[in-house]
Amino acid sequence: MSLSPLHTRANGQKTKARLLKTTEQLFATKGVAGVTMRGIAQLAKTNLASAHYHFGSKEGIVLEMIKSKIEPINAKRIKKLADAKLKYPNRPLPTTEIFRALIHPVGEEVEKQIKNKSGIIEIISRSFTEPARFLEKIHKRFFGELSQIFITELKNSHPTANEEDLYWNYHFAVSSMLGALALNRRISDFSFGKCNENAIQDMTERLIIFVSNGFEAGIQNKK
Amino acid sequence: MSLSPLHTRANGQKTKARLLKTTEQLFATKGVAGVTMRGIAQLAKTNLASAHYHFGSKEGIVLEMIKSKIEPINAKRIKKLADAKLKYPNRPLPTTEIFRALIHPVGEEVEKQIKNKSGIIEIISRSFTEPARFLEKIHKRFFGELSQIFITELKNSHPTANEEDLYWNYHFAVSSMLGALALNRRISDFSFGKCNENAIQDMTERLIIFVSNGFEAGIQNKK
DNA sequence: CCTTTCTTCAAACGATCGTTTAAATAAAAT
DNA sequence: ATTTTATTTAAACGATCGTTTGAAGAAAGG
Repeated sequence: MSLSPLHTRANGQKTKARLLKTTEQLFATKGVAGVTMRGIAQLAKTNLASAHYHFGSKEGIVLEMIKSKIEPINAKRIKKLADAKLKYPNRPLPTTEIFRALIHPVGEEVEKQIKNKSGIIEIISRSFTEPARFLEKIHKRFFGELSQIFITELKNSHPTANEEDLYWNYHFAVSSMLGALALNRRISDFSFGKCNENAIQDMTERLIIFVSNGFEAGIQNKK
Repeated sequence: MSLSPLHTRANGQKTKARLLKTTEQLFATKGVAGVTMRGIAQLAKTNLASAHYHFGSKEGIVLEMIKSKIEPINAKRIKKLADAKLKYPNRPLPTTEIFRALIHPVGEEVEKQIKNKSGIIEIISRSFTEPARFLEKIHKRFFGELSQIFITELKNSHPTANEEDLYWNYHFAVSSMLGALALNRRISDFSFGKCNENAIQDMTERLIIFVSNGFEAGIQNKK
């Protein structure tokens, strides 16, 4: 009778953490199709049934892994947005500041984990193009509320903007961010090595400029 | 002895076409994981082994399906770029015209097939985030040459531009296009129905503006 | 006509998947 | 020390995958 163990044992939690880590690694390196319960367990040096014991199902372990990666990023985003509002009291935020709050925390996370075989980038972007039902739930659960917060902030900064313009261009901005991160590895292909795919910090700043200007150009025509 | 049958029989070609169509449908509606040889054959009302007979392998049928969808689009892109150059003799092309040539043909294709259960959008975007080896080949094969053509044109239009800026922002532009198309279905989620995901034509024009302005903002600082 | 070639078919092979079972082991509680 | 609970293990189940086989059917050439 242990649906919610009060006194969690040390060993169990350790392998649980190891399983989450290997799930992340497999998801990042092999893609959705490369994530198997056997692969997860083997990489974590534990048994197949042990993975089921801790997470109940494959969907369970993948959901928890994604949650563990996205929630800290979203927290940083909201914090960064609040900090920016302190810097501009009684004034609407510049578009750049809003998108910096949205994009910069992702870039930080990417840079931090680029040496680990992690790959939060691929995780997010893949989850956006994969139509599996449980991954669609992820978007509403983790990005629904966040989107409303940022859209509200964009409305404050562009009070006379046509609402439809605003939604469309927010859509473009988010898509740009995800697409750029997802395709990051490929930039050295067509730039013949002139651009370094590991310069995440540089890319983040460029992306913020790109997105902010694209956004503002799209909502120039107020109603 | 029939590696390349000279006199193709009528029936064989018909089922071959049917198999390509059902492959496309499955890829679009169920995603990469939803494409199975059995599913393809069943939807095409033919036998499982018949699919192998015509295409040799699952990789074979998927590759041929993607090729059949992408090549006509790329042809339209190059044609549209050439047409635009005729309109601006002895002058560099406006950025908007270049990206219109890149984006508009995709929008056309999407609009044409939005009632069919096709979904070239998902096919392209999914193939960009899926790390499977044979899909990576696709990119180099179908987009490598095209990218060089468009980058060259962008260089012509921005002769003093720093080359690194140019590559990065082209990368952003393509990513935006793919991301926006891939996530198209989700815009009605956070716009509360205020934006219609089927208004592809409207979206295409908005996307061209977004991308062109983002691009130009990113290469403002010449060398 | 018969023969040849192209096409479809039912059936099976081997591999791998997520999940479950039941027994063994380790840690905590009493 | 003994019971209880938490964790790990080996083994199997049923389902589905891509691919192959060998024979039957259909269209063309002789």
